Amino acid sequence: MKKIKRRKTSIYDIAKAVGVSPAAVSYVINGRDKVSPKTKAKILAAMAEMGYVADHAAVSLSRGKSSLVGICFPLDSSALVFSDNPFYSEFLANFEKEISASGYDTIIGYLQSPEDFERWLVSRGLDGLVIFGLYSPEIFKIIRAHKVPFVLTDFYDPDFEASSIRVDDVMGGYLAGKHLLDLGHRQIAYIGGDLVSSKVDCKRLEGLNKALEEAGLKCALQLEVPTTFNGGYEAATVIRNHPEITAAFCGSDIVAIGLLRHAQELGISIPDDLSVMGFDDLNSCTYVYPALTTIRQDIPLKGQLAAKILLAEIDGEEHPLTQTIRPTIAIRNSTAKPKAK
Amino acid sequence: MKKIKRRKTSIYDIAKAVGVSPAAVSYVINGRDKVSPKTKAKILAAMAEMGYVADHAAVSLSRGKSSLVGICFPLDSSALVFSDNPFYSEFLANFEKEISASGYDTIIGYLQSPEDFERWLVSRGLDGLVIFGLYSPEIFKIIRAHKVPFVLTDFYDPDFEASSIRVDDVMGGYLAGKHLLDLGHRQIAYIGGDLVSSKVDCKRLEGLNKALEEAGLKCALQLEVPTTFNGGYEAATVIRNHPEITAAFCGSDIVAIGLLRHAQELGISIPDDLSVMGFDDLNSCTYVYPALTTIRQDIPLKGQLAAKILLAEIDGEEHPLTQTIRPTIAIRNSTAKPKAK
DNA sequence: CTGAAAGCGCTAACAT
DNA sequence: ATGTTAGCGCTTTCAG
Repeated sequence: MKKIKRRKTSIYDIAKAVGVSPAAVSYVINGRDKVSPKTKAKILAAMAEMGYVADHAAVSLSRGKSSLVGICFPLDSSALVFSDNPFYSEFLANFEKEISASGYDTIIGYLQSPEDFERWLVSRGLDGLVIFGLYSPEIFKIIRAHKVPFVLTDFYDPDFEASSIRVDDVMGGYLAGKHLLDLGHRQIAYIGGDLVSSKVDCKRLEGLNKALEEAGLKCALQLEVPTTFNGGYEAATVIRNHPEITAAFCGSDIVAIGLLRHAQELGISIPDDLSVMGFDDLNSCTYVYPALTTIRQDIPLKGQLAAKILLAEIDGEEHPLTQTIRPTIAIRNSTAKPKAK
Repeated sequence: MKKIKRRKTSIYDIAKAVGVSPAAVSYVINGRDKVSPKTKAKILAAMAEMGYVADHAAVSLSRGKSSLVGICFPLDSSALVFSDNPFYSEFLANFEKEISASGYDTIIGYLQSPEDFERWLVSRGLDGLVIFGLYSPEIFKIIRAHKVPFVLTDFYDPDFEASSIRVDDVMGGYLAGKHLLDLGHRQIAYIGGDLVSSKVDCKRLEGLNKALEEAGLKCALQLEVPTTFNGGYEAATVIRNHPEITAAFCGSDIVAIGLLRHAQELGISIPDDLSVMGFDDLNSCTYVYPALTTIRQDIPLKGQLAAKILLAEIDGEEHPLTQTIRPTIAIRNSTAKPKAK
């Protein structure tokens, strides 16, 4: 109760209180074993008593460690993909939960101009990065130039070494195809994202095709739409013109949900007239009616693993680390045997 | 290309390049008009050329401004409310978009123990806070003690002065009641969050009751459930035992969606057997079938206004600032006239 | 109008 | 084993 103008209790304060040097305090905080057990105990006691809290800014300045990581979402037009597709928020919630347990906070970025990105990256002194979406070379040049550890999601470029987290998309597509085939479908459509920019969608389609080929069939229709509710919604109008199609496998749940919705409005009964499958297993899959049969990529696990991989990268562990999650099928009510003709 | 060990270009570098003092550079960065137009131009040019980027940590340390704000979500049991109820992610996306335009980044916190909260708050030197959920006095003691500007969402305590953003919940409830009444419903249930802890739900119910009273009626059933999909899902089983009830107004969309879903599974047809209304107007309202009639609280606007209010608070504008959003009704397909008996 | 210098809180050589 | 000290990058009196 003496000083009036002090900002908050610093290591100097506690050093003075204990009668040691600030460095000693720093040592015990950072676990350097350069201090005797006795003084260490005294220091710890003083820290607790005086309510010492480390200042991230000071640490960041002095040690170059901000304890801040960034997560960059794709910038689909001007849409907030993060609120439009629950996939991102479900991922973020779980990623953040895991990484905050290690003392990191997460800030959100959007992949806009490389200049803005770089400014953001260096001004915050980010310790790590998780990147969604398109992999622009300029962005990576920047990340590499600043030597910031990063992890990619759903990454497939074999010519680029990087840590990443993904689901086995081919297997997922295959599982979907198998399910539909087993049900007796023969005319199966694929509805998903732009195949040239989205490797993920390619792989999912590849898996579907594999299953179809094994049955001596091929994809009845291949539709590329934006990965949004509206993308799926629009797709329904073209599906309507293909009465021979009895099942659709969508590259993402959000697209499947849009399709489901509009198909019903158009008088197409699900699953009687059309079986619909998605991919992701969003919480929303059980919100819709009929509940969506989908390929589950354990999103909470994905978020968690992304955090673990990033942490490992930050700790300088062997590079690159890549994990592939095994998808499973979640059979609900949007798929059934095709109606007898 | 001389120095090999430099971290990044600082104001010293550009000062040297231009031949002025570091202070001069700082002045132009901060818009102090203490520097002649000529040198200012030269400094600006050098900054652009050398790719100067300010270091937030240094600014934070020196000026006590982190350009970081925190957003605290309620901690409902161990659930990640943020991924379970899309309301939060839709809010966050819009809040973040708005506040990042002013150079702030947002970090997510969870209202756990006061100690953890305080540590988080001060170690990051947060410039501002937006708080959801319960308003524990200890938390506010801490916030006030550190003089951190903050804005509350959906706040109703008249004894506590604070900036806040909310929707006119009473009016929303009234609108809902009116709609249902106009349709011809007489036995209307309320299904929402715990009335003792959630002022918001109280207000929404209050609005409903007002409409009912005007019609000489009272609420047929009042059900308190967790504000989750499952909360609504469970509610359906009790609704089933009340065949006299022809309409339900839910305190949140997520609850309404759960109710919708389970009611259908139980063979209750929506809207024929039961009209269902929600509150919020989540994106998910159009995902479900039938599309949910709801009271719209413009969530993007809410996020934006929260950011603006917080910014104003940070700028030390007059205190407290409170904005109330006017709800509107979004009539879709989950409500209809009651079936003729 | 401009510069010198003292911090902000912490870390990491380097001494002792 | 512990203390001294020089930064990290920026802001801000206080002099010139």
